[in-house]
Amino acid sequence: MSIELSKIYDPSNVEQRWYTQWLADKIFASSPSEKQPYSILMPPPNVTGILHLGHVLNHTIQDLYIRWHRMLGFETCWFPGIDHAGISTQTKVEQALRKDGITKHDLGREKFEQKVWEWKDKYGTIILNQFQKIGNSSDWDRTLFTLDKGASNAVQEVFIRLFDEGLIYRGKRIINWSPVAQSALSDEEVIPQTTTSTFYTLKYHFADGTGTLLVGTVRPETLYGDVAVAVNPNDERYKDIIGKSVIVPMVGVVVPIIADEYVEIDFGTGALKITPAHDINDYEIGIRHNLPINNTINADGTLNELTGEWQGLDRFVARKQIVERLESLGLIEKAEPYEHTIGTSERTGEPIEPFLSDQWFVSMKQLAEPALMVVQNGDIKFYPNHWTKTYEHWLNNIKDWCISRQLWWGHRIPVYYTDNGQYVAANNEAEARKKLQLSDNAPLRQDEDVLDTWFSSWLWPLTTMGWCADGTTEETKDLNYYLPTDLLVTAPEIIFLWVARMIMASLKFKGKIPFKAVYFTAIVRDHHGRKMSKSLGNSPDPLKIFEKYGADATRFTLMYQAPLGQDIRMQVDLESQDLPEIEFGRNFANKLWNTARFLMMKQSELEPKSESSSYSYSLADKWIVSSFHTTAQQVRMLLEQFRITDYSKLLYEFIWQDFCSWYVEIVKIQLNQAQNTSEKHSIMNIALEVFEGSLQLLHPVMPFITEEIWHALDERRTNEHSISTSTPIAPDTQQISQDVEDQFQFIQTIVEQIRTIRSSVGIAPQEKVPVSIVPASNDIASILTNNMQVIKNLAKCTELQIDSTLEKPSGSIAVAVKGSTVYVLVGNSINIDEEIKRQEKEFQRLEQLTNGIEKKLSNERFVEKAPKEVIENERTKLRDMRNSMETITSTIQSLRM
RNA sequence: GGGUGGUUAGCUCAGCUGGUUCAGAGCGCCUGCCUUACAAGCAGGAUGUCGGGGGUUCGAAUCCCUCACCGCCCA
Repeated sequence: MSIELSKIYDPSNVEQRWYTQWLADKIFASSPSEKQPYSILMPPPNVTGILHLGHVLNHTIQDLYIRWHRMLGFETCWFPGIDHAGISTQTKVEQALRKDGITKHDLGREKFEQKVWEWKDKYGTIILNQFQKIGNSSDWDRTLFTLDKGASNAVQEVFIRLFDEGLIYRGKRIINWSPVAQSALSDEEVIPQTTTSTFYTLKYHFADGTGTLLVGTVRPETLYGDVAVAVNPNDERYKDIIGKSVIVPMVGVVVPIIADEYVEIDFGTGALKITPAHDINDYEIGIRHNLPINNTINADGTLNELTGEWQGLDRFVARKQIVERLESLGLIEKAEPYEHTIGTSERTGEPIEPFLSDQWFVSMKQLAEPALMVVQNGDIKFYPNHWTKTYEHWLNNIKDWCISRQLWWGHRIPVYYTDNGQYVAANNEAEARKKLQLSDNAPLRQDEDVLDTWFSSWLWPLTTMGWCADGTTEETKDLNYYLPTDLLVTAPEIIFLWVARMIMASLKFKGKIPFKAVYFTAIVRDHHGRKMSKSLGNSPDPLKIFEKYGADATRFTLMYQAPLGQDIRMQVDLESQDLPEIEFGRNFANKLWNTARFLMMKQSELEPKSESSSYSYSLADKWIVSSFHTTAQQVRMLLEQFRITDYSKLLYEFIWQDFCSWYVEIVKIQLNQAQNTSEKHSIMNIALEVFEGSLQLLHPVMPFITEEIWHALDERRTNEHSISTSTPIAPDTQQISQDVEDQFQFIQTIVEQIRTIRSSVGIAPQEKVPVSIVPASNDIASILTNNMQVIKNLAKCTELQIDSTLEKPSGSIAVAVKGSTVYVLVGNSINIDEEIKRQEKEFQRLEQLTNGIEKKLSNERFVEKAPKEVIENERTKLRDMRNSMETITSTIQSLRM
């Protein structure tokens, strides 16, 4: 590797090159071995999906843990895959066909399905390629698609088993209907949205002509479905009219007035029109009162033949026209704006229609109980833990899961019907006939519907490891080895849709938990706190961000900003679709790059080592080693606790501050001071070892640049070696010394204080000045003497005198550091007034602090109750501060002279 | 309505089990520097009723209560 490297780190070539190399070296591949396993299931993205920042965040966390454990020597496997995303995909393909003027019905089911597969083959792998740009170290050979044969066999097997056990049943229910997709949706796929509608108060005349009852509604278009008007039995106003009849306005039909406790007395007029076919609550009231169910809306959201002249009109168009008609008939008492929440489709966005139809359901109670237990007893841990409550609440109030979808894209429901209405779940017609005890050629019809996509993803822990891939084999090497997986990283919004159901399925069919820990990620928001979305145009393309700043920089910045359980806000430049904050990570990458350049340059300047001599570590050497081992120790602890932000911060601080700003500068000094080549080698070895050790700690979050530098620093490691498979230096407590860290910190403070004085009096950076120090003790005198060169060079001193008998030199500014006094000779070109002001300000600051401490120490109860160390500490602080104040006083005096 | 997270510098956020000169970092801002890797850098600097109120404690940004506001989940 040439040392004439660019001053600026260019990630584009590096990232692509290493990713290709890693794939070639099969570094990500995993199979059961002697080693301890560590595995993560990748939440399968939609086959229709494209990469967004949420993925980058989520995948970086997963990759971080995967890479870290790989380095620690685990048999590490990250299971990737894609989800067929029934509704989204079908909708997309239908939209594409529509452009050519074709509907799916023109093609027929088989040809349409073929089209979707073609579409999948063309676009379905885009997102996986995009994932590779992040640096994902998943075992791509294992990529599973939820409609693959093996996964489909498992889905079918599960359906049949649950059916046979009676846990899957068919029923006529009011379900969430998407008129756009023309399919049922589960409760979890319906997103409540706040909308402002109009609340109409309509006039229902009594059938006996004795007056008018006012009834409120936001859906006048459902009038044709009215079968009753309900009031609360406790409502004094309406006591007498219960049992009477009213005429549905405009429609003219006569319906009874019934009493039901469901009706809220204070809401609207306290009278509720009942349309059992179009509202879940009305449906239940209808059942209670034995009312008929009149469905007036078609599957596509238009009104049906029961509505007469409105037939064929879209529900919202019809509403408008019906309101006009009612108005002209004088049947509207009043119309006022009304804010409420309506359900909308998660996938297609339009308002959901409560719709009465035959659907398939999973009975959830039995499945929920064990799933609740494993979280409550801590077998599965949630991070952050508070999601446990949400999880418990859902499971405790679980409702049956509607799993049938009126789509063509998905796993077809394996249920066969006879002409006379018998049905059974089976793998094929032959099996169905056998189960139903029918003759070999009895005609059967398979259910037209497909299963909810989540009905395949809830089996993800099993299907990724080959469970029932052939329809029968329940034991596989992978299942025995990897299950339960170690970590799941996912968005909290799918805690019910996916996480909870995976736990149920895994317990039900394998008797094991699917994962030991679940990390719920943050949401990436824009500067205004809005979720990033395509429609808002505030969601920059991560690939463009990678191109501009590098994937490493993006990963690092996100991790640095993503505390556990908190959302991330990112400044989005809408104009350029840019995330300027990623500069933070880019600058850090550049810092690493230049540090490497420097070390390589110094290394290459060294002559080969000839003589051997023993090098004794300087304070700075001991300090950086101690500090490194402290850091390494912290890294392990922080990652175990999922404190990823703290992990990133720690490394940023250690590398930039400790290593680059302090230690590298000292290395320069030490190299100049070295007696011989051997010593120089020793000095460089310490620096290189600490730097390489830091790269290892950093590799999980910044895989590319650390790999690049790792190789650049040491040519012995050729392509068959990767930092990914190197073992991180183990933290060694023997190397950690608080004493060393304290001593070095003292030296740092001395340097900083001299710099501050220099700067405050306007001494030019390159100008050197004489400095003298009166040490607080003999021990301190020797520490200072040993580090004389460090102080002289870093604080730019012409000479540095350490003398306990020294008087304040004239023309000097003094500062006290832990009892020692530092004098900086500043000459007479300084602005005395300003310096006095500065000193006075510092004096005041200390005065306030000392007042506080004195108050504390004179408080008997404090001295009585506080721990000894705390009291001792306060006393030391007070002594140091008083010392500083005295120094300031005398400095001010001498300045005034 | 129930649950849950938040409110710290102009902006984005750290501050873990109360006690280190604890009020911090990065960005932005001000001053000075092309100092033997890095101007995507170096050195120095300014900026805060830690959302309001009350309480516990020798001691509260940190624990408890309460109010306000912002957000998310569920009904």
